[in-house]
Amino acid sequence: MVYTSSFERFNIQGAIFLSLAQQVWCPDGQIGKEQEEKMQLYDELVARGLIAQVTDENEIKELINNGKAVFYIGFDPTADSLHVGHFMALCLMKRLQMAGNRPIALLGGGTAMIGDPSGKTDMRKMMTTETIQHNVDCFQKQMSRFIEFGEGKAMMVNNADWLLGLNYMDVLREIGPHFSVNRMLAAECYKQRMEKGLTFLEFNYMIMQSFDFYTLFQKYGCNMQFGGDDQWSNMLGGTELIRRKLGKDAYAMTINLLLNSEGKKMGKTESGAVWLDAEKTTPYEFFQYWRNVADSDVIKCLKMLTFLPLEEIEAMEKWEGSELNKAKEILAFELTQLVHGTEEAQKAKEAAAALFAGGANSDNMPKTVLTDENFADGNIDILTLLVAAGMTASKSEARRAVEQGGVSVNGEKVTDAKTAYTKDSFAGEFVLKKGKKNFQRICL
RNA sequence: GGGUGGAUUCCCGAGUGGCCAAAGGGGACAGACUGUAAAUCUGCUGCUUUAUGCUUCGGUGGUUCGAAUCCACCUCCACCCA
Repeated sequence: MVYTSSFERFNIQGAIFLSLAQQVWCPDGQIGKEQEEKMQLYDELVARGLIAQVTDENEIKELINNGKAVFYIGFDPTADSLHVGHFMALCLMKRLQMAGNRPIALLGGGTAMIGDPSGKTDMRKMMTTETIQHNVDCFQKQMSRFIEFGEGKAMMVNNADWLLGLNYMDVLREIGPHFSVNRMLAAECYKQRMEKGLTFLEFNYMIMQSFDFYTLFQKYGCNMQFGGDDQWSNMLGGTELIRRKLGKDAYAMTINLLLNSEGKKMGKTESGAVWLDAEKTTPYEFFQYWRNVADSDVIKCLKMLTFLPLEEIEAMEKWEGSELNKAKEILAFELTQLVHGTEEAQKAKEAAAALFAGGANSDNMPKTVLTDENFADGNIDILTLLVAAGMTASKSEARRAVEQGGVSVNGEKVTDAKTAYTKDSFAGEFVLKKGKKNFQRICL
């Protein structure tokens, strides 16, 4: 079986999967020949810079290239929306599924009760069962827009189903002997915690994750686990447990974390993660996040996150200087399209064009509607306005922005913090700008 | 269980009775330069009705004209011993 994914587009929002026939780029109509030469899945993953570590390269290559893998990826419901990291995992899932492999999405309703200490400096706040359940529901909803679940397709399971009912003594006797504390402590993922302190609760996370793999292996013949590179130790725990308990081989493969050129995790902003939920991160914000990535990160992001053909991306690699801006726009559009659908992506793009290039259509820019309550004594001052529009967290902050010349209304700089506006000052609406990139359309 | 050292603003980290809204650095934000990039430089960084104003230094109570700083108790953390 040959993998031809690159040309396919899919869309989470409407779960519209365009058919291959419509999308395959086919020079001179030589479709058969093209397929012969098409890159195999594993090699494409390597070329995209996705693969970080594997347990057995040859075996894994053989399995996934030929659609023989039943693999799982775990998602701990630590928030009420998926984020970019999850998105990468889902894309991987998608790529593998398209090559005929069977995906299992594992929701960590059980493991979230513990909290994964891997690579973290501090212990996570313990989540209540209600929160976890709520998050599981949210994850489920978002995922099913993205991956096709059902008979013969992808499967979704929740490890709460088998972890919550475990008997402590049974677990200890059954799998306890197969884990060496010495070795666990030496694991890379605990390193940071060895300095700051690691609780027994979190120490058990690896064991639970290993137990998941062991369970899925037996229940569904799941022979492979994928995950972020920070999961490597945890995943090895599973393959080892399977070998020791069952004498069988299972495999693990990690994908590189999406790091920027400074080595920091991407997909984070000062106010938190970049969410896939439109309620938490609007399509416009989502678009802007990618539109603003550093030059040095664009190509990497295109390779790792989009489904654009590698040849196309490689062509962009030659772009220099401000030309790279085009690549950023493509990246932003592609990703917004994948996550929020073509229509939203188009809107976000238009809004950005209107704001930055002074284009026409401002309909799609983020807006704030003012009500009578905002007009005490018939007018509203600039500081209150900035806060009401959510552009500054406090009036003090707003004052600073004005004093430093960072605020403008309809293109005119506001210099006096005491400036106030009445309802009639504007014809229904105006554009408020703070700094270089923050715009709000203010409607009355 | 015993001992030692800790907990300061977004983060790291100074501060050991009034000069403390609290040094310095990082980050964030704003300005200049630019390409909605990076680097650099500048400003700024608790809140508000800008004032001899208000709220902050793990928590509670106390000493004092006055406490981040002193005392008591509590909570949490690290290290050493068991």
